[in-house]
Amino acid sequence: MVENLLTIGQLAERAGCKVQTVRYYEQIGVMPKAARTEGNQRRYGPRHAKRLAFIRHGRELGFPLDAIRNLLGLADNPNHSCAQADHIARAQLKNVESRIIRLRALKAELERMIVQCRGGTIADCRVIEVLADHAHCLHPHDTGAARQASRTNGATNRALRSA
Amino acid sequence: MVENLLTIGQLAERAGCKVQTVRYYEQIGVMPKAARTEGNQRRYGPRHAKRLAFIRHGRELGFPLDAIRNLLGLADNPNHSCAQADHIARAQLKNVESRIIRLRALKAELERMIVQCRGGTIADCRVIEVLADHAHCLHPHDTGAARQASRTNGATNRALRSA
DNA sequence: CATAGGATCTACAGTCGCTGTAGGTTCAAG
DNA sequence: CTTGAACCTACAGCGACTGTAGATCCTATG
Repeated sequence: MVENLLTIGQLAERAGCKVQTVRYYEQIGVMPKAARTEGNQRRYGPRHAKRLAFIRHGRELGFPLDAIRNLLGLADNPNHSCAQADHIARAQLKNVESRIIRLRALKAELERMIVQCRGGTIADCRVIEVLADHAHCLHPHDTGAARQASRTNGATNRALRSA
Repeated sequence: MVENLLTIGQLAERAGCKVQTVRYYEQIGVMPKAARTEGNQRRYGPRHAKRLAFIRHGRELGFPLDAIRNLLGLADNPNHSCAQADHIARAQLKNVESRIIRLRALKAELERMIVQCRGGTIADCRVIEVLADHAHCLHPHDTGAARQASRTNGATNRALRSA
């Protein structure tokens, strides 16, 4: 190895991502074009490594690449106010909070499903039942019409081409 | 409207998803082919509505469509033991729990970032800094080599075709 | 110095779960 | 009868990668 430069494989390993991911980042422009050896292979210095760490860390925090692109843009001219960075982070925080709330509800429901599924047959398995049941639905949609329809269950398929 | 059958738009609205999503589900086979009117429009009965509710509810619980397909398969022959359904639900519970743990860590970090970003300039903005800093990284990757490389910052680009 | 095999290269297709678009047809109300 | 919303098919696009094929490069060993 020459001059302490990293190959793409070494860079990727350090950042905890795949080689293809690094190439992808270069392709979409969040990573700059790498320098090349005479044999056309990419070589990376510490600045690349830092930038990639920044990107990966942002991704791990759930920021979309677009937001990361913005943050990188902000970081590139450091005399700027950080109001925008703050704004991006706050938006992300809201996002994360709502995901947590939803996931907690999901967790409770899954636990209920599992507790109630005690090795019987599917016919009385709560896992299936809970999933099928509107009453447990997080989405506040209509229930009345579906039940109404299910009362008129017998005569449906007239005026139909095929069933 | 004839015979209490639902149009695709009505069905989608009831399930809280888009019309295209319903067509997509039909296409990939998690929803059965719908009956058609003479004018070739889809019509749905209560069984379809229930199945779609099942699917959407599963998706909201974070199940991938593949797992839902399995659950539907199980639900379709109810004499089966529910061990498999239980297994799927347990796997999903683990998944959800680990997502919650991760998200809580992210939330804490984002809050820290925001608190410390008090309208200064980017240069001392924690949002940027935290993202750039290896020490806050969730991924347990190497830090030594990158720092080592950054010490030899000056002489890098010999043996390179271009910078 | 030759060679083997691992790492890299480009280019492109595939993943998941939708979402959007274009260009046409059907349906129900006025 | 006309209008316009809702429907139809077919396909492209999204985000963020991941995988593949087939060629080339790099380096360690014989």
